Amino acid sequence: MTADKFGFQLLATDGAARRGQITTPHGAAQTPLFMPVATQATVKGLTFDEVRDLGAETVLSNAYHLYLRPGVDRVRNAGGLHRFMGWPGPILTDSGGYQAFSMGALRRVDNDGIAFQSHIDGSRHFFTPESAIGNQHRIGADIIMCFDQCVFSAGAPDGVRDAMERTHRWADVCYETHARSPNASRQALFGIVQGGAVPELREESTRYITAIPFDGYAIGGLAVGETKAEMRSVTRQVCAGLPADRPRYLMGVGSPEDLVNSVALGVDMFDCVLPTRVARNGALFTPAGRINIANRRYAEQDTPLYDACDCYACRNYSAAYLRHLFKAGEMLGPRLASIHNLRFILRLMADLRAAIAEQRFDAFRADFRAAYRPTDEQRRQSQKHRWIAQRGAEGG
RNA sequence: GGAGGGGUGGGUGAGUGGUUAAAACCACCAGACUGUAAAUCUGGCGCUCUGACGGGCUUCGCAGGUUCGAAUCCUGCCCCCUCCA
Repeated sequence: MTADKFGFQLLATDGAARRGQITTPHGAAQTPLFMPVATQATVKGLTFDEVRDLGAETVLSNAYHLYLRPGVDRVRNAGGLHRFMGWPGPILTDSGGYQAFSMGALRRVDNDGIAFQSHIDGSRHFFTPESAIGNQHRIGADIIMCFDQCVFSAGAPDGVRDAMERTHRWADVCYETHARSPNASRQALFGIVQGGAVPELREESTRYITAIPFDGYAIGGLAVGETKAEMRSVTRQVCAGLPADRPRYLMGVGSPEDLVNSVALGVDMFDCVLPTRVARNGALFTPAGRINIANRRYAEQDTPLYDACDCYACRNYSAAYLRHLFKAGEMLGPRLASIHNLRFILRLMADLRAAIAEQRFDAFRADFRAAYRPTDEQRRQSQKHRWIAQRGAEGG
């Protein structure tokens, strides 16, 4: 199902959770959806045939990284990003705004834009809202993002406000630049709400950004330093202020528990490096929580990591074999782990969609939360908090 | 038989009188990773007590010795390697 132009249809709701679909010139995708991340025009270690077979309908790439290498005109001359990397479905590109956060000392922000120093060859580059949109026009994704400034969400409120106000001014410029371009008929443009973990700023940002008629609205600046509780309360707050007839995209979020909790708040789209990055380092998702496959306890498990998993790795290999691949430093290990984790996430999204469509989302979420334990570290933290709370309650 | 070199914690291998429970790397054990500067990073890794800070004990082939103090110096023994016969 393709369309000349971007569109979003809301098909069903269950509480705040939404079941819908986006349509683009390169096909449709069912929401809530998860986009595997192909920063450098590749989901690390996988072919796009594999990515599609895992159940992905849309992928994300990054205009900043493609700008540095191979260059946006190289991509355009190759026939656009879809042809260049061999993914015929919908693509979303991030503008490079996140690199304002992630590139540390290699970047400097001012009111006109962001000065980057290439991590590849040290060369200097200046991104403005206009140039970021222009780059994304030439790359040719179906959905492009406003150039924003992402900051450490738990940082000083003044800095968070500055970044938010800059993001607002840039959003105006991005919208105007895009609206004037012939690309506006083929590419959708999403605005991004910022404001850190400060409710007043999120309120202000939601109002400002939704006043501009973007094709969709993103929540940026989360999962970058704030607590889980703050992340959820900001997501709830912003979702409440977003128009119901446009897709809502929570940028950079993708742990299983965050996906389930955010869908519950009304988010439609996600992307995240977590499933693939963590996979390359030997962490795998299971219905009971995240585990480290290199742990000694898997050395003699001659059965799949868990029996119910339908992924290629679990259907063909034992946990002991996966562990062996990681211990031996074999590249098949990260590959199979990436397949496993992406399949886990994409199946989870399909399950969430079905649960919403069948009006049993709350039950699904309750079951998930009862079984899934995020990480050892988080478990330890919550145990510690419980311990402290208990001691306090006993009047210590 | 002669000449020379060497034996250090699971491995490779620094260290030649105190600041050394002993560098570094590997292996091993565990943790982290959320719009990817990441197949990366962090912690642990003799035994033992402690929640932790910290403490106790035993370590550098073996046995003795010198010294306030030894992996480091001396003596004897055992073992390994290279070259020559």
